[in-house]
Amino acid sequence: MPRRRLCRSRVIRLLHATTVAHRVHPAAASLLMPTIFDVAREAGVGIGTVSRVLNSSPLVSELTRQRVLAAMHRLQYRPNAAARAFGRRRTATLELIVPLYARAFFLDLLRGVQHALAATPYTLVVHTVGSPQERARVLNECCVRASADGALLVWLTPTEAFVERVVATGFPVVLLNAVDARLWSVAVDHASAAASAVRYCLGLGHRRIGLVDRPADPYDPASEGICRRGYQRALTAAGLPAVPAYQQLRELSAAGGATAVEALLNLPQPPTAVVAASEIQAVGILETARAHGWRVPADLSVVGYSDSELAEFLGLTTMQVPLQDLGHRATQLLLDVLTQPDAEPTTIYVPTQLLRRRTCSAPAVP
Amino acid sequence: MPRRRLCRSRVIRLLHATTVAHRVHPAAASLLMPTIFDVAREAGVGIGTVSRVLNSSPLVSELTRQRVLAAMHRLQYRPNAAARAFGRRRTATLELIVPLYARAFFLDLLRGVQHALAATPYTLVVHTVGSPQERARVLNECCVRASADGALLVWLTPTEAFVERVVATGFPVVLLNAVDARLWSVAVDHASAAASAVRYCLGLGHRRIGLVDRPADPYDPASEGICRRGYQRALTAAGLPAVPAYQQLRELSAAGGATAVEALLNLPQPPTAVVAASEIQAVGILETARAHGWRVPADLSVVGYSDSELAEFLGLTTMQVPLQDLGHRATQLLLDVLTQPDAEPTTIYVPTQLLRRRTCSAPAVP
DNA sequence: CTGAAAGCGCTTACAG
DNA sequence: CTGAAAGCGCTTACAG
Repeated sequence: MPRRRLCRSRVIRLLHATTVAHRVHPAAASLLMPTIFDVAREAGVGIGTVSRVLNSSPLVSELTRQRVLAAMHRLQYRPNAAARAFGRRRTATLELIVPLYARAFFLDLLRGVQHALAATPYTLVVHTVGSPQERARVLNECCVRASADGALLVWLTPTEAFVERVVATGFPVVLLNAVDARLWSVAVDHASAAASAVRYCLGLGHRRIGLVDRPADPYDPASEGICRRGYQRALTAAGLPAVPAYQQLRELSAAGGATAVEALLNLPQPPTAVVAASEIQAVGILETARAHGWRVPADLSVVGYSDSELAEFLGLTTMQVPLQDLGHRATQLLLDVLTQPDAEPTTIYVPTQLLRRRTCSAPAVP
Repeated sequence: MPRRRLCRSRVIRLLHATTVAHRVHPAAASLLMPTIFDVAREAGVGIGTVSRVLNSSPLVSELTRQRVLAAMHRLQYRPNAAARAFGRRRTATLELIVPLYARAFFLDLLRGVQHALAATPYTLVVHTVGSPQERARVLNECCVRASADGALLVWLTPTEAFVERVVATGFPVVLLNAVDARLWSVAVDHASAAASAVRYCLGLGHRRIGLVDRPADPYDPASEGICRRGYQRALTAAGLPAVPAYQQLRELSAAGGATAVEALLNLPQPPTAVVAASEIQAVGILETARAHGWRVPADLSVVGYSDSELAEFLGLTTMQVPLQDLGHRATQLLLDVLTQPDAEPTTIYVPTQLLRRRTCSAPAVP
């Protein structure tokens, strides 16, 4: 028996006549849902007009619009998202690709992304990446036909194959905290951030300043020693040497911070201040310094990197990375690129800001 | 001019003849992409056969399958996701709805969800909810026609309107850490968890045990004082009174834990152990106890709730909530419900486990 | 095992 | 401003 619209609409009548009491199988349910045809008949117009109402086209008289809306309401009509995506060749979804180690910042970032999306019809598909193979797999499936309209790659260097494909197809992609000249990027200027943290310590009178830097993120080789350049730049500008022993590259964890600060404080000339490249390392530093009887900030000033409720509770002075704002900006940029796909890609740098709290002071022993 | 397939395939030939050098407008790009028709012609078969290969149907001879696969490869064919979703009336996407305050556990949960999805063709759409209005809006748009095949609601009590609609349509929904008899649920037995934390303290010899409980989550009224019942049950079972002053209901933050422990330790008969309903409150307790010169665990034993790298670093003894496992199970359950939509909803309780570390011991002064 | 064809529910020129 | 109709790219009975 050929499926016919007449059939379905009869079932709908039935459905509205009787009270829906029993659970319906999804496939069956789909057959019972009213379509644009049912709405058109109910309103006494053509399907084109219904579609125009659906898409807020100005090519509909107010009277007709009201009639159609009323019909939709009566039938409890809901447009079929898949059919719309197919018909208009746009899915109204964006992909977000994010590595699993993004623990500390993911939710803030996501908040910014969703905030930027709130006023739009866009929906967000999230892919997490937990290994290099997975990155390759996800990027290979990303930005293919009609899966999404654009993609946001967060804290992740894309594979070369991905970049080439995206450039060739013109698929809209924005990188967040990664830079590729061929793609749009929103980036944090980590070097500047580190430099201003160091300058702040210098301003307080510190001359021996340590750095606890982070190793390479698994999918972002460029992130290794991300603060080193800024650290060295600031010291050089102040006429001070950048002592290698003061620069610790440690695991991105509280334990990493702990090991680093122990190494620093056991030096013959221990630093009086230390700049950490992450908040979690800073927490390890705070905890360990205290366990060894070093007072913070009297004996050791500590500057963290990025912020959280915990950092605030601990009174950690820190370089604030505007995560939510980053997410918002990158998403807004992606939305812009969606409407003007031919513009030349650029990189936007987002500034960080020092949050002065209680873990820094002038050195007790200069 | 009517659009015709012949047109498009000619363009494809062109595309393959010349080298693709210039960026193409998405709309134009979509016109250039090979379809199932192009593959069929290239392989010398019908489109039905190509479709069968695409869907791993057994109704294709191995030889034909190879020919079709080769043709796909030659044309760099990618199936159009939107067209598939439309044609088969399933989207191969699942929705995840999660409140924004889910900071601590969201990423672990997501990891479990993605892990369960890794071997499937399903893709994940994430909606975050930041306010009651937003919850209503998101739930209203969720589980409507062809937007997704199912939904996972995390740490969130659904609105009544949502439950009714979902029950009426039979749309597959699983709740995680929320219970509704009309829907499938995966839940943490918080009362049991709290009870075993208390029993652990009792076993160490504590007789005065405090509780720092959490307020209601914004979208889950049932979460207020979530550990209280188990706490009281365990004390009663041990023949001890549940002293009201020992039960603090405080903000879910380090500051909340701090205030609570100050109140507890200033009591004429301060508790020798305290069970916290969250990790972040436990951190506040640890920090504040230390600031007041109370040694942990000698003067005060502390049990936290849920785990993290920080908790491990601090040596926090805690009730571990298997977040990743929760995410995995709920997702697996949703996938099961997808295939057998007529089964009766049930609730699965997932047990927690005590992680013994360094913040608990027998009381110094019993 | 395979092909021809109808159908999925919209959008969008096109003609009025 | 509106309707009739073609088209989006697949899936899936149906007939062989």
